[in-house]
Amino acid sequence: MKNPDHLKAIPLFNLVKRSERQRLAGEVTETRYRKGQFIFREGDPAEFFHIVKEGTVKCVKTSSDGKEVTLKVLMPGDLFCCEAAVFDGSPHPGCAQPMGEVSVLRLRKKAYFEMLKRNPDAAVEVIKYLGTRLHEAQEKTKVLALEGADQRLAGLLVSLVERSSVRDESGYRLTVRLTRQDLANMVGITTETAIRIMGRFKRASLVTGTAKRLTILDLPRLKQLASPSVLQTSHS
Amino acid sequence: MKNPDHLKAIPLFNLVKRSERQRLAGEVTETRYRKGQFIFREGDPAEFFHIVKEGTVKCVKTSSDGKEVTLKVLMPGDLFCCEAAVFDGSPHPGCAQPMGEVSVLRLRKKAYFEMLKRNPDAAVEVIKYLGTRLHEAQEKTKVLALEGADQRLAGLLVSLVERSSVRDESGYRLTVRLTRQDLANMVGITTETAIRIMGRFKRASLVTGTAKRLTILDLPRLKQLASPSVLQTSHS
DNA sequence: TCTAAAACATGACAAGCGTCATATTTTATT
DNA sequence: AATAAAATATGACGCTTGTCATGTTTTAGA
Repeated sequence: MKNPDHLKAIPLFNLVKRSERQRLAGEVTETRYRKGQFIFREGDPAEFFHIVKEGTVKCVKTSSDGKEVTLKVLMPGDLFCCEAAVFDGSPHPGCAQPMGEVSVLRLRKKAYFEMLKRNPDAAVEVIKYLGTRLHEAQEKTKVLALEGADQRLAGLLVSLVERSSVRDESGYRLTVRLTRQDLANMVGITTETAIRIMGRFKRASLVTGTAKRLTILDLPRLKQLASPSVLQTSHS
Repeated sequence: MKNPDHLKAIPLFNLVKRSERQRLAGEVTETRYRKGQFIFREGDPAEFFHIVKEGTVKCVKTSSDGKEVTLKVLMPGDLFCCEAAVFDGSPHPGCAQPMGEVSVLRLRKKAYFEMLKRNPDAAVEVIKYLGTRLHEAQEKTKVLALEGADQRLAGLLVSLVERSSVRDESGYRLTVRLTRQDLANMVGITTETAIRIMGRFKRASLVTGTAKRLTILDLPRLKQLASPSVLQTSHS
């Protein structure tokens, strides 16, 4: 963590002057986590601001009876806990877990806000980032409030292709390992329902494989399922 | 709009210097709306940044088949369309409607971001505001994904008491006019379901009245319904 | 390679909530 | 005060999804 240019890898820090990065370098700690660990738990004090450096992190909320929702899956460059970081003294409203090997940067809230005050461009960037996140959260609200299970799952698969997949012979292979349970938690359905729907999707040749190697075969058709609104003019 | 101190009424603008408010005063337009009108519609170009000055505004998303979700009810001082304001050229992802008489301030996006770059304190304040909004949106996700209709409605009533009610003889009277349909749209259930549940709540003396004068009689019990998690240690 | 654990799969059944239909009451407007 | 429109109310019915139970397959770790 000596060389401040390490931070350049993180988009946010491209916007601050080199001298500022120098200063921040001393404040930033990097920590590695592996599956099964917690980056922080619900209720922990929210002292730090976090950034994903490598790997994938999920933000999870758990209800009293053990049910879970995954609020968001975060990838390198993503900030997390922005929401908690703003409450003075309040604890984390959810927990953060690595999905595999991850590396996370951590910066004390105070240092973070001070840096932003000295770097208005970075502050505006953070505003835009939060705006995007808020927009995503609102889309999710719409989906949960108005759409059925099939539609939600189809929509999720489409967005996963867009966010983290590679083309291969047959379609788009997801580069994140996601079990049916993971998928279920992301869209507010049960694991059994996710399994059943994925079964149907598989039989309809829309997808193939399981967590280890989940591939989307027919993206257009999934898109159609996700937004049944749009009356496709089929010429047949 | 000549006197820049008009803007002082808006918390955000307290953080900028008087000279800055002077400059902004020229950029800000105030518009009044009444029920039935639209402040903007889904799909309109998002050129402006909005702030509620007086009254109540709701942000709504509509699905292709006419169903609606209310994302958020905004009160004086609240910013809206922060989420849309960040996308260059993209249209509004939802619409904004007045709930009664409202007055709205409007500021061109460019002017807004420039102001923030010159006023880092205001920028940090906006970051905190967005953080809070994001947090709320995530809570909503949790509610929609994990809770049943009764629980959602109870939770909504509790938060409405906290946000906009006055004490009266029997309980907390809401100061916003909300029909059962409004309530339903806020928590992703149908109007009929909302009516039925409100009926039960009324019979159980938890609430009374309708939109015109909706009063919460038994807040503690509603809170309990909203988070059944917490095992109340009842000493009987 | 073996073994335990996790993930995937499928069925039966019930609950919850949406849908549609119809009726009454309240509110707003002339 | 009269009338139309909106809001509240209630019932019958069925679909979607959750729940629970049980079994098979895959994955990970010793």
